Amino acid sequence: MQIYNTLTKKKEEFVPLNPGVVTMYVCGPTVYDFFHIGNARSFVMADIIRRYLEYIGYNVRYAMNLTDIDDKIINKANEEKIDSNEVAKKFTQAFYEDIKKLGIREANIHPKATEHMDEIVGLIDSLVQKGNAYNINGNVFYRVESFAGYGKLSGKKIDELESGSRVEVNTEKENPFDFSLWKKAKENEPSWDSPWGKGRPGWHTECSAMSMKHFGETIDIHAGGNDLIFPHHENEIAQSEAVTGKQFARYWMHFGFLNMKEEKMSKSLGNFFTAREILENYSAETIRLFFSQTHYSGPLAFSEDLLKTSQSALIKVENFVDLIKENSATSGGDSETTFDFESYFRLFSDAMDNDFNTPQATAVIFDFIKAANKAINETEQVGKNFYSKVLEFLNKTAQNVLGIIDLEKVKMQKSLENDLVKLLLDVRQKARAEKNFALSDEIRDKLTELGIELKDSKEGTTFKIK
RNA sequence: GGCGGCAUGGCCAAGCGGUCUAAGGCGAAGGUCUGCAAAACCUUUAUUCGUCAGUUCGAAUCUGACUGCCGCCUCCA
Repeated sequence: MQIYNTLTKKKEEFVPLNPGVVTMYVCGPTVYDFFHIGNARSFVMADIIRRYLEYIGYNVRYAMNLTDIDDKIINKANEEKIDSNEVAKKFTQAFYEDIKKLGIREANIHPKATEHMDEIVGLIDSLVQKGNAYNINGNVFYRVESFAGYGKLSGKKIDELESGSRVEVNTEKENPFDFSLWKKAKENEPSWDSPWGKGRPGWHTECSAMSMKHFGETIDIHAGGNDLIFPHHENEIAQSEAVTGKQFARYWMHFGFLNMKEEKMSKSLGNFFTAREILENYSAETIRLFFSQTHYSGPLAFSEDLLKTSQSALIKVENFVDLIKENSATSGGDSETTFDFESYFRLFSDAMDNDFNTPQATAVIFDFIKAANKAINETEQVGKNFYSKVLEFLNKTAQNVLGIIDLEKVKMQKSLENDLVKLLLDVRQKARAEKNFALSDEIRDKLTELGIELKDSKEGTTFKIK
């Protein structure tokens, strides 16, 4: 299993610190708004990575943090004239709802900054003790120069940063790139006690503190969006490793952006759709297939047309599942079908083992469907065992790892509707027998208008409610 | 200015030195089925991989230059 590691800029063989167990920490959202479909991409891809690691037998300990105290939350609270707590609570709730709708599996833990103040303060205190941080009037800054490895993740050098910097120079700091660990409370701001007075944690501290608290000083995988490489993840490394002297995370993974017309989708640019909005019109499976068809590390252009493309592709998979389920219900016995299921499992693993190559993996699913269709068409007697193996393959790969299909959900229809449609089909069949095509077509057209699609075949007419 | 990424068919997108006259999806065209349809299924759809050099027996894949995009350096998945 190979993973591209941002730290070494290479694909590396993945070997967890402790055999059989993988600790994985993913940077989650700041809960000041609904998350957008670009955020959703990271969350979904992280979910697929987690699921695949479980698929190959690892016990994955998975955390995604929620930043629930931050400038943005405070600003939002001021705008809406409510308590910042309320803001965080509301969007935390929304976050849980949305990731559930996206089919994202529950994390083992969603650590929150406000629930880890002791650890955060403790971490900052250690940094101050060790000389990696300094307190100026209740603001504590990290002394960037004190950490030799600063820049090792992002490839940036402190002296080179200066040239293009547009950071407002804070004269209090020793170095303009020193970053805030603890922010002194302003009036009417939520605050916590600390050795430096009332305040709240700065941007990056929570992730270090929480990751170490829950998973120990060194974790296996730390992941997040591309834009977190610098400064967020760089700073996490500086904070954590300065304190522990140990490697903070062994594999750093970063997700490419979702772009709107060549431009990064982001809240600050205002060019975004919330995941919620998209979920109103598209299923989680469609969205997940859409994401899976591009490698997680590259950019992905978002448009509704592209999403529709994935929707069409998914219909193909669902039709196939329909067919398999129908056939499976009516067939019996074993068949002699020679079909190499193992090779498809292997191809799927090969793809995923190569730095989670989901586009390749989805291609394997489509190849599998084509080959299985062919086998069915070319075989006289297809037995039940074949169909159940097909379903097993899809269950293990497309459903459990990629989450692009829900085998249970396909073909769930209400019985009353079914009975009524069947009644109409009987009438139509009589009309057809009498060659009264005007009437039979009228029935068909009206049903089509209602979203009920008819399919005539030798065995009779079947239908599908769209 | 510094650092990083990308450029493959009408569109999206794999590919990591030979099996590439390049996977898969969408779209399109033809076929099977049908009273006609629709749906489904089957088949076809890049001798070519931004441009120009180079390395190599061999390059979409490595190197260099060039062109064009994008991101980070500032809160951001």
